[in-house]
Amino acid sequence: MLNEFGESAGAISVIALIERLDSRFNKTTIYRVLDKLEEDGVLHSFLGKNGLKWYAKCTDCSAAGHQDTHPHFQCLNCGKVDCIPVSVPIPKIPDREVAVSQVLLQGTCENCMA
Amino acid sequence: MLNEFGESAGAISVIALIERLDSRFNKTTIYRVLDKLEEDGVLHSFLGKNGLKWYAKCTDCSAAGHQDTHPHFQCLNCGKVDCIPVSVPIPKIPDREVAVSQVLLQGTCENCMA
DNA sequence: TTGTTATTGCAACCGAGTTGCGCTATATTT
DNA sequence: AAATATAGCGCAACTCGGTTGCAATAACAA
Repeated sequence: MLNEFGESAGAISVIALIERLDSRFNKTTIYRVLDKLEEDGVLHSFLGKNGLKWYAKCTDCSAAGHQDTHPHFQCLNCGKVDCIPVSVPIPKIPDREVAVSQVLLQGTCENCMA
Repeated sequence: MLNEFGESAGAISVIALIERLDSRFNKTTIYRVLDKLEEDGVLHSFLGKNGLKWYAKCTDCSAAGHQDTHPHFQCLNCGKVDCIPVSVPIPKIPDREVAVSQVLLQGTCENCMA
């Protein structure tokens, strides 16, 4: 199943994954394997447009914890989602302790700009 | 319906709104009114934990467009969501044109830290 | 072989959000 | 005032991403 993710920084929505593997694996199995791969620090998940779940490969994570705090970019034209390897500085918020920060950027990707 | 939002920077999930108004309005009506209020620049919407939809009052928006690019903070303990009036600088992303940026912070709120 | 545990598939379910349609108010016309 | 159009609302049924329970099978150990 990991083959499907290739080597790029591209992400795959669970839906696309289910479509692609439907002949080989059951929907339930796919959800369960993805859960486990995330627990083990192999993949990280996040929510894209419309709250749909996406997965992408981790670079420096382990079962001990996830480090992937990079933003994700979703093209509003073609729908593609990529991990963006930059860091977004989150300002200190008074009276609150921030544990997780999710940044979803939406716009036009390279292919769709031409 | 707008009364439910009070004067604070607090947000309300559609679900909570439906529960609260169930005796007075139908679910479908609530979704439709919220849509319209967002179009008119009165409320802005965003996705919280688990991809659920939340609404909060706008401060400087109009039907011409939304300006609310502030982050939203959701407490992982009590579930409360607030608009945070700070600006999160989004770095330029090469080869991509960012139109919308959504920042969701999760952690512990003031009340739940004590 | 037998007993035990982990994977998988299937079907049914859940719940947030949407859609179609009919009813009833509120205008708008004549 | 009566007739017509238009907008708002409720209801029920639906869609669809995701979950759950359980049975069947595969893999493993005694």
